[in-house]
This record gives sequence, structure tokens and C-alpha cells, in this order.
Amino acid sequence: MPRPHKWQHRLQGHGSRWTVPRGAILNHLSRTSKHMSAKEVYTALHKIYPALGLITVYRTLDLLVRMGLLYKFSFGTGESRYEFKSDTEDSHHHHLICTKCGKILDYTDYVDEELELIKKTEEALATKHSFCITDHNIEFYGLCDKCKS
Amino acid sequence: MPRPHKWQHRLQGHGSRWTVPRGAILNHLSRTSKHMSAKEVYTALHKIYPALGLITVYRTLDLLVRMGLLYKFSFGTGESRYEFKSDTEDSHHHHLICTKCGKILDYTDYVDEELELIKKTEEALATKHSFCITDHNIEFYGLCDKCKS
DNA sequence: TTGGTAATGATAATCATTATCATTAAATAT
DNA sequence: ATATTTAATGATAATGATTATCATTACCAA
Ligand SMILES: [Mn+2]
Ligand SMILES: [Mn+2]
Ligand SMILES: [Zn+2]
Ligand SMILES: [Zn+2]
Repeated sequence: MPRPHKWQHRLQGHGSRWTVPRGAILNHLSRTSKHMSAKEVYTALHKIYPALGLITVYRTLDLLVRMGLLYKFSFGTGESRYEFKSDTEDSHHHHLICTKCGKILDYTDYVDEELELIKKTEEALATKHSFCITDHNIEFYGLCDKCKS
Repeated sequence: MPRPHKWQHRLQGHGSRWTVPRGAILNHLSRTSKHMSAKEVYTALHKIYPALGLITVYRTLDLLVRMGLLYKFSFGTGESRYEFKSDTEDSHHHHLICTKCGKILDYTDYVDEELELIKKTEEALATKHSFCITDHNIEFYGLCDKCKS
């Protein structure tokens, strides 16, 4: 049933296996722009794969994060949210979050300028505090169009 | 036992009361630079106030966040962390987080430049996406001095 | 085709946080 | 100073997200 996937060989040959749940979960996340929780992924896929369990979703999401195929975010709402990490160059973006309805907006405006400053800051901080910086997170909080009225 | 506090009058006269647990918690957080979890606050104060319950700590932290006296952060480790919001002008800072040991470092380097860019970005995003932006969060992830060896 | 073993899923456990409710204790009126 | 009012507290139990266990299933290399 699962078509050969372009990620298949990344798993195989390293002790890992390419399975139906893994293909389904990766497939689903690669086709949505949403930032999904484990429960949401489970609910969406359980309809198509009734045998799929929530626990497997958790394990698979964790694996995919470790493989670098997904981002994992904590927006402060209790559950973690996962987003597919596109491999195109200009996919880097930051977030705009509505504190009332939880809506999450990706934005790329000013990301170039932000990244320039980030790079500079990173270098300075790495030296000053002997940190090896690997990642950053920038997000704005506020009220979306609908919620601010 | 609880000395009159400079925050006391902010609670009184608004249906709220100034209590021993509230004084103790606010006091403790105002004297540390740590980013403490509810459990950590509870453990630290339970020695001095054996009657204090973890539930009260949660409720008080929530109240103090709503009153604008504390920041609340989700660093992705499962629990929320709270930091006293100093009322001095130049207290604004961002965070450097070790993904291995969880160490959190405040930094103020480049914060002025960051804030300038943030302001510009905020304005552009607010207009473009009809968002009313109220807050932002910037953090760097990596390995601290000890953990990177 | 098959055997070794990684992955799965049912069940139960853990951890952070929240809800309930009887009791206690601030604030205010007497 | 004392009584009154009711917000705050804390014990207990509940919830919700995530993780651990373990017997069973199913990849996949040989
Ligand atoms: Mn995103
Ligand atoms: Mn801080
Ligand atoms: Zn909204
Ligand atoms: Zn560290």
C-alpha cells in the first residue's frame, strides 16, 4: 500500500524501518501547512488507518523530529505542535500567534533582516557565553483580526 | 509575619486579599534571577511555610501573571517557568537555552538592536495581517559551556 | 520464504495542571 | 476588639498530554 517514498531510504539501512504509520504521518504533515498536535494528526489519520494508535503517532513524531524532518514547537497551550520542515531554501519563517483563538500564522516578512541580526547576535552570544548555538525561535503574540474586535 | 509589601495595595481594594502565601511567593521570585517552575517555587517555600500547598502556588503564579508582575514561559520542557518582571527600565532581555541541561541564560546584548527591528517588524505584520501585537519572544537554543564538551 | 528484531498498539503509569469543596483567615463593619 | 463576610487555601480527585511496558505484528536482509 505505501508507495516508495523519498524519505524511505533515510530510514532503511540504519536499523530503522519504513512502515505504513510512518509513511502516513510524514505524508500528511508534508501536505499541510498547519502546525498540528499529536492528537490532531491521530484524529486525521485514524479515519484512514483505523489500526493506527495515538502512541505510535507520538513515537513517530518524535522520530521525525530527531531525523530533522519536522519542527517541534511549544506555544504555551499545553500540547506540542509539529510542522513539516520543507527542504526548499526560503522556507525559513517565524510565527505570529493569536493568544485568544490560538491561530498560528507563518510570516516571512523581514525574515532576511531578522536573520542578519540573528546571525550577528548568535556569534556575539556564542563567544561571550561559550554557547554553541544551534537554533532560534522568534514569535509574536497578539490578537488576530477576528479576535481583536 | 508578612511585612507590608509594596504590592499589597494593588491587590487590596479590588476584591483580592493580601495573604501570607502570596507575599511569600512574590517575595521569593523578586529576590531570585531564576526562571522557576511551580514545583520549584513550592519546594523552596514549603520548607519555610509547611502549610503551603502546590495548588496555591499554581493559583498564585497565575494571579501574578495576570497582574503583570511575572512573565510565564514555555521552554518546551513540559512545565511552565516563571520570572519576576522587574520594573526597572532596562530589564528587557531575551533567552539562551541549553537543550541538554536546561540552563537558561538571560542576555541583554544586542537587545536594543533587536528591539528596533522587532518594532519595525511588528508594525509591518500588524498592518499586513491585521494583528494587534502585544508581545514577542526571542530565544536561542544550543549547548552550554559544560554540555558541549 | 523466512528468521531476527524493530515497530506497533493496548494497557497502565507518570507528570503538569485544573476542578471541587469544606475549612480558614483577610478585610471590613460593628 | 469582635463579629461578619467571603476570598483564599489546601486536601482530594480529576483531567490532559506524554511516556513506559510488553506481548504481538510485520519489515526486510539474507
Ligand atoms: Mn510555521
Ligand atoms: Mn529571563
Ligand atoms: Zn484569534
Ligand atoms: Zn547545558
